[in-house]
Amino acid sequence: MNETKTILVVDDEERIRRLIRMYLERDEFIVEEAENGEIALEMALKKDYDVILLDVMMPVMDGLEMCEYLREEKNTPVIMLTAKGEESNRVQGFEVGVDDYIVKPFSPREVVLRVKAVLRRTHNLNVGNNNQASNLIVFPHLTIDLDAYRVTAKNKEINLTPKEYELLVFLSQFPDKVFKREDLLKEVWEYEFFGDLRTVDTHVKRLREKLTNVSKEAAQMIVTVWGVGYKLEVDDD
Amino acid sequence: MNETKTILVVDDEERIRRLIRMYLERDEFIVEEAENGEIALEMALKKDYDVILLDVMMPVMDGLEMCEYLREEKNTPVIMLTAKGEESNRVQGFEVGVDDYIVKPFSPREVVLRVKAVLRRTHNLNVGNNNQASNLIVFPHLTIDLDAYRVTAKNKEINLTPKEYELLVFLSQFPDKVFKREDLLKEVWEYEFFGDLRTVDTHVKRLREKLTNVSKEAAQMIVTVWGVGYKLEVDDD
DNA sequence: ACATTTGTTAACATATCGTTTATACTTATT
DNA sequence: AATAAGTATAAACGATATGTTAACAAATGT
Repeated sequence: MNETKTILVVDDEERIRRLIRMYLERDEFIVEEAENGEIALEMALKKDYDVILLDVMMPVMDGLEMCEYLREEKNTPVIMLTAKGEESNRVQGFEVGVDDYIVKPFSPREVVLRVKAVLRRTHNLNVGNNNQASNLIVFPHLTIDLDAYRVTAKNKEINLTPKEYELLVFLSQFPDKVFKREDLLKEVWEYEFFGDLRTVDTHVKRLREKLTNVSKEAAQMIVTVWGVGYKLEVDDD
Repeated sequence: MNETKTILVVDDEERIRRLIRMYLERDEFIVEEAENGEIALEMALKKDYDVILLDVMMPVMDGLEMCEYLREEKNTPVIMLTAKGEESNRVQGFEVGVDDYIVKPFSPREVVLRVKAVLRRTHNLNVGNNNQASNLIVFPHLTIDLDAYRVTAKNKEINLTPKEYELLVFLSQFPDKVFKREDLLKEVWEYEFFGDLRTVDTHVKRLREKLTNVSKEAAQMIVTVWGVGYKLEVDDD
């Protein structure tokens, strides 16, 4: 049921490839790399990847071109990495058969989520039945619907801002694990962002506030570990 | 499987280099030293180190500059040593391709942990999935969950302060080994700290107290070795 | 132009830390 | 058995470190 998926990451910057690989592998994806479209195309034709993460801007063969060639042979899902301001590529991208977009600089978490989302979509299609593999994270006092971007407690919806939501989802993915503020900034925020550590506090505070309004129990899941950071704790009562 | 790794330590202060070397060598790393960026660059181009520990502030060629030159040729992982308040360097550091940061004054333990973390990310990645070996230290009467920063005895959680926790974890990593108070101050506290030896006693006392409240057996693991120091003893009953 | 979200900052509250004090206990030595 | 040195416990203290909160400024999206 839970096979490991193989992702091909194509970007000319090795730093970016390593960054993406790091986060994908933590979620037990197998990652292969290519540094330009030409090499990537060769690899993608030889082997069936589950998803291809593809930078638009590359020296030898850019993402659009590569995707175009690829589509002549295969329907491997493609997620395009594009920099801000390159929005124009979006239109061309969809014409060429791109499945989703991620805008640089992205947050590492976002990549993983998008990859999973694309996998869900494609897999579900192939299987044919709309068996709605439930993309829910369910805790005793809190439910997160990843598809609907909806957080509920006591059957009431909790309106969170994007950052609040991402922070909560991230913590939820690793229950009980404590994250230092630095780590949270690295994971949830964009990879170029080096902001004040207190920023995390503020978002935690706002998140707790909104949760408290609906369910104190839910809010109490977010625990401060003094001198270290925060974690999402699941009660076993 | 467990090849020895070679680390290059670059800092203009010999004291710091020696300190870091000492702790790395205890974990069976091979350590080489350089006292400025120029020399380090030469060495790093000639030989493939597994990790480079690099001070930002140095006279001849600073860390950022060195890293920039290095990156033109190689992708050796770099951990940057920065003093407090030099946060601005972080941004530049990232652009230059730094893998991680350690803020001075660090505790020796931290350096070793970071080096291992970076090695895991880079080398081990090729091996495939890091199957999240659960980070537990388990003794007959005591369990430490390193991820959750949680200490339990008799299924009850024991709330420790950061120093108490670090002290316990440190002792736990070397069961039955006796540490002098001096050693404990050097290891668990920051390297700049030269405090009263009695401070250790106080922390041991507080730790024992909290452990006793939950489990006398757990508390009895921390044994005083008369005239020497403390150790964590594991019963084989 | 407006409302919302986000990041920073500073004031405030709280927890922890290192030290000191004092007294009682333990161990080693004679 | 007496003594000295090392240790345990407890309490108290100010100094630091850390966390929370609120208010503001900047960025963002509509």
